[in-house]
Amino acid sequence: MTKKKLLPSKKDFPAEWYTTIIKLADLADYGPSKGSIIIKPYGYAIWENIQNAMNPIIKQKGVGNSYFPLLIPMSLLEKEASHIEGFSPELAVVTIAGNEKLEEPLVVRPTSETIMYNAYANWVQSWRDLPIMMNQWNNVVRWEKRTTPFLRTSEFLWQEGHTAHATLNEALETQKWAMDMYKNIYNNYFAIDGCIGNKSKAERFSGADETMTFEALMPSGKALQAATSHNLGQNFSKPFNISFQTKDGADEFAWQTSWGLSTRSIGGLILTHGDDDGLVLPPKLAPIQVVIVTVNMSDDEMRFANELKTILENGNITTEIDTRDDERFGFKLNKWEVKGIPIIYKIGAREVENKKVTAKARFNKEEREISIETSLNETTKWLDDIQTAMLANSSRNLAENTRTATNYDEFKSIISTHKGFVKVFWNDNSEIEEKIKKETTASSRCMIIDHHEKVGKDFLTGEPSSTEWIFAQSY
RNA sequence: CGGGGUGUGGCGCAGUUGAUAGCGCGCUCGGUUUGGGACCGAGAGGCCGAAGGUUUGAGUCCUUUCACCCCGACCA
Repeated sequence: MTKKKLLPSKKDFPAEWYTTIIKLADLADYGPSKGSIIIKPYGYAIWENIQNAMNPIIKQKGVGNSYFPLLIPMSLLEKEASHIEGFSPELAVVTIAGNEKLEEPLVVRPTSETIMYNAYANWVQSWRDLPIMMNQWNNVVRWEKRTTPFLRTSEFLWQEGHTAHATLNEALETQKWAMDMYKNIYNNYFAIDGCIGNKSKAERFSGADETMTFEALMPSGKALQAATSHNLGQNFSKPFNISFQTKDGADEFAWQTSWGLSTRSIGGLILTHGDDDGLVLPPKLAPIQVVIVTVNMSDDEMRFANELKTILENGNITTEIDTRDDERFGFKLNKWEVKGIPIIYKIGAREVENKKVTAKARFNKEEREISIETSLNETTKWLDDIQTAMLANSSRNLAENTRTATNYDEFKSIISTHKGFVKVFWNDNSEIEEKIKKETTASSRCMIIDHHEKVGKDFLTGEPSSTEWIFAQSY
């Protein structure tokens, strides 16, 4: 009996592959309205693992989880000019409620800066009231013209952190802290490598002085903006009047940051690690880390399986036994493979006799024989190794697909042949960026912040430039 | 918003020049099976996206409309 092909090829039919994998792995389904998805328990469990990874870090920093209203009076949203300008094309607005036309329309939050800062203004009088640091895990709505499950949906889940500080330095430190957290989460949980840097003027968040971003490179060669952290300066604190008296008795406006990571990250996870056999989950985000699949469901096998499950669970490995006896062995294996389970244990008469299991890693298909005595240590180590290897894989993809261009011709040639990241010296200029985008469909992703004071020439104008940028096509 | 596509059992689809709505998968029941998506038998389930029109007769033709998907443009 041969293995049945369940998915379209990732390489040849990326769009079909992506949507099929989401359904087959039981992550999500389409909702009834445009661009909406239903996140099913298996998909939501991944989101919960992300939350579980981030919450301790957020709380450790002194940022408290909170909840602000879903509906924002239009007038609040209009207080910061560039903010409303940026978001107005994609707002969903409530104009009728309780059968009556509302005097003032209510906007379904596209992000919560305005409603939160309106409240912050009431809570801040003295420098002693600062910093204010709050986060919310919530949903936001942005009416995008073109949607894809997880990557860009009309409604999505995220966390949005919002802080107000007495000094710019403190705000900058917080902005950086948030980005470090995102990098840590992406590297160590998602096993996704990427590039950290600042956004160009054109790509910056509406209302921010500076936007820092984590840009991941997907196997297709397209970039995914994976998380952002904004330095809002005093752009919101002034119109919202978040002001306080300093120690010296002077009046000052607060310095602010906001930062977010959304369910888009799950889309990035699928794209980065998935293959033609289905989803591949890094152990640290996998809702189930080991599945024990038995061949015959005999009493001996069941006893052995339960024994193993207990051992693994006592070692904090999330384990499940597939107890269905109405499905055949091969069917069950495929079912779990498509769901991306990091390690599958197989138990049949042979294994019972030898007190060993045959185990297979989803990520690289490696098979091992594991004896029951050492199963906990071996599995723990193996899961760690898989996690590490998956990140290494992502890093290799990033390194291999980051190329340098010194002039526009080279740039265009790379974008049209290899895609991926293109590193160039460039002086940020929105008009030029617009032109590049028109001609190549690539845009700036970020300005590399940890480059070593190199000086080069702007790849378009030839003028001196000390700033290095990553350009790419993006999702 | 532009281009393309699709709406027919839960899912995937077929349905010819208009004439009693079909197939595969899945599902239910029974049985045989079980080391990489098994098989046999018997069943259940759809007024064909919606509205209007033409016709003796419409899944099929005409008009209108709605929704979703894909590709662009747009987009923290």
